[in-house]
Amino acid sequence: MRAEGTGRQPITLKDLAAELGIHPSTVSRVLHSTSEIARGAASSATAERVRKLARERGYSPDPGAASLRTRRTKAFGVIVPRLSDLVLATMYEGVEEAAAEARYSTFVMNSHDNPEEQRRKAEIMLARRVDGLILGDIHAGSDLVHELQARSIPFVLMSRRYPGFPSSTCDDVVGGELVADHLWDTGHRAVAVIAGEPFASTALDRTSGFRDRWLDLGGRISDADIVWSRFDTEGGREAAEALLDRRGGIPTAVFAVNDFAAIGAMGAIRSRGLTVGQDIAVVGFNDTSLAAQLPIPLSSVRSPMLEIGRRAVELLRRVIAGEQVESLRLKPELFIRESSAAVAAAAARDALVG
Amino acid sequence: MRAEGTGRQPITLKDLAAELGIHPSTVSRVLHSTSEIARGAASSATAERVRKLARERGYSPDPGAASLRTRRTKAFGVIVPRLSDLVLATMYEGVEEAAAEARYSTFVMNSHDNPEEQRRKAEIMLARRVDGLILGDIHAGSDLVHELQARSIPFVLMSRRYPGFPSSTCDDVVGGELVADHLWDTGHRAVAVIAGEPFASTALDRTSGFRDRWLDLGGRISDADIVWSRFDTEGGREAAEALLDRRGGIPTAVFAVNDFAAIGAMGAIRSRGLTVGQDIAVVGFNDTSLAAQLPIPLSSVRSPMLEIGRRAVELLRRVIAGEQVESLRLKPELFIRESSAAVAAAAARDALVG
DNA sequence: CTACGCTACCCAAACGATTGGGTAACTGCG
DNA sequence: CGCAGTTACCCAATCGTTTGGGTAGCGTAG
Repeated sequence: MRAEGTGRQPITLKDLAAELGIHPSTVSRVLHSTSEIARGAASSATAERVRKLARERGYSPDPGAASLRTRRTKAFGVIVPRLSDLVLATMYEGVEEAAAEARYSTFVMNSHDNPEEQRRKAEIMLARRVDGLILGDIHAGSDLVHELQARSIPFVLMSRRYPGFPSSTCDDVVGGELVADHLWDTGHRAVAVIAGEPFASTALDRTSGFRDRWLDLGGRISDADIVWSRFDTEGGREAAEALLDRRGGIPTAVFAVNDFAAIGAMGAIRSRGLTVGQDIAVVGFNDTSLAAQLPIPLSSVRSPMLEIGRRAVELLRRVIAGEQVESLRLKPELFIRESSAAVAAAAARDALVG
Repeated sequence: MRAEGTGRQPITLKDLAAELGIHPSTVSRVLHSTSEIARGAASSATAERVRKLARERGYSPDPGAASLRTRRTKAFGVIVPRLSDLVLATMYEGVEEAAAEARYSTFVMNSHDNPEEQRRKAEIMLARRVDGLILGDIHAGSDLVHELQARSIPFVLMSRRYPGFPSSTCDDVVGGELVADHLWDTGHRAVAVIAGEPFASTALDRTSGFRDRWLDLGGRISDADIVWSRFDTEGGREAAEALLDRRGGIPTAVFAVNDFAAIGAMGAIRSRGLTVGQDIAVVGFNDTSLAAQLPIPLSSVRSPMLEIGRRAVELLRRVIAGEQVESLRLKPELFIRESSAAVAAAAARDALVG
């Protein structure tokens, strides 16, 4: 007589079958049927007995065994630059929710926006035999997407887009346009952009959306008014310092393509003895929960981060199902707050426009 | 003749064995041996041939098949309140790094600090047959830990501790003490604490560390000076408003047990027309990357978040190996910045101490 | 009465890796 | 030369599920 031991191993199909005096295959059919496969697999009386016992014993199928047979793991791999970036973390929450609803699990890894690490992490995911990948860190011009396509690995992009591949993103061009309209309407004529990383479509689209609309409105903006930077607070601070130090006059408004960069910029502005919202307007992007709560509330373009994550899962599921899918660009919305609510100071406007 | 198709399936052990004209078991032994098991399994010439071919063909073992046999998945489950909390996201980065180094994968899920969801997510992880759990969201008095223990499931706690169970945390009591010493030394006598959620050991320990040290120093602090709140910016704002609205004088210094709550508090203070660092000192906790970059740089206690995550993995690995492990409490460090650098205004001090 | 079609099952072969237990062939020693 | 020991393998069972292919028993239409 073997001791039961403390480390009880999980119930198997065979255990259930033995206890019910029927064959494991019957149990299997009953259990995963959506009542279409079950029809014909067992009498409804048997089916009920099976389901009852499974519930009682807390049966849950071994995913390893199942995927060995079915060649599907019911798992996705998600790669993001870093989860400590609130934006990606929030998108991942959407991914997790939607994946769980569809009974998928997710592995997440950070690539730190490093192409080599991206590739390495993707390989780890594939070695885990994930059914598909969600890439939240794709770089403009990266060849990873082509490689994955060549290996016919199902994947979708999230947050950043790449022409020709399915993605779930914010309509960043529109986001940039919203900011241009707002700053123009409040009387600013000398503006600058803290543009983010030039390898990210988010940064590129927000910047070009802003720039193109600004020119359409009749504004002037030169290359020197656009400063590329990291997406974090420190990157924003450095970029703002560069803008404030330059010869030829400082801008009356700054559009930072990311809230954290905007916060860094606000710090730099204050260090110069200037007041955000009075002397210089600042607008951010993503409308993270922080923006509205800052000492000087930050105007920001709200992107539907959670929804972007959820949609990425939906897209990926359709790609896996073999469908041809279209990329999504979800509409952003501008929230105007104290950091940019005031009409541009006349003095600054006159000095810089004339 | 069957078309090869585009969706090539992965190479198996059997493929390699067939190509080399040897038995799959030999290939297996060669491949995972740490050269101790390999010794006796194959001649070094054969071993070399095997390794070479495996490399060429890009062989990677099917984890499902392996875990079916070995009863180990080489995967951990990680549960956090929310990854959009920078603190937990950073700890998770540490977890991911350390897990990857040990060839483990990780599933992460958000529990939103909801006990029911906690349990549900844990069950999902266990249904995935993870080798162990890292819980970053445990509540004081939760019975989940006891249940898991009763089911002899390997797990460790992270970020928050629970007496009697292994955990990897910051020494939050010491963190609170550091802040008490600092505020006392800078002349503050009327202080308040934005204490966070009362179910989190982090909040409890930081608060009691502060409070006890404050009393030891000869200070006075009553229950009304301690306001429980959510950990986010909005929670901090609300708590600060409550403190500023109360009758009987406002504090000259506020300790928020979390940087985000501190930022919210800074907002509330500014809304009242007061200046952080001049009229009221504010100190946060965790020293997130934001703190130093804020318009008014925030004093904060730095907790080694990445290291806490890494150590959690180490602990869990040892628990899985059957070792008896001790909880870790990593030392925090206080960084003093503009938000609390000034000596308390004499007027405020005199008015409130007398 | 026979053939056919259901119903409600059972059977067994996978899936890919691991591992305890062989066993031929060779070496070395007395 | 006989025997033990070693080397370098092979064999086969096993993990838990899934799934294509039976089949016994029964009802019923022709």
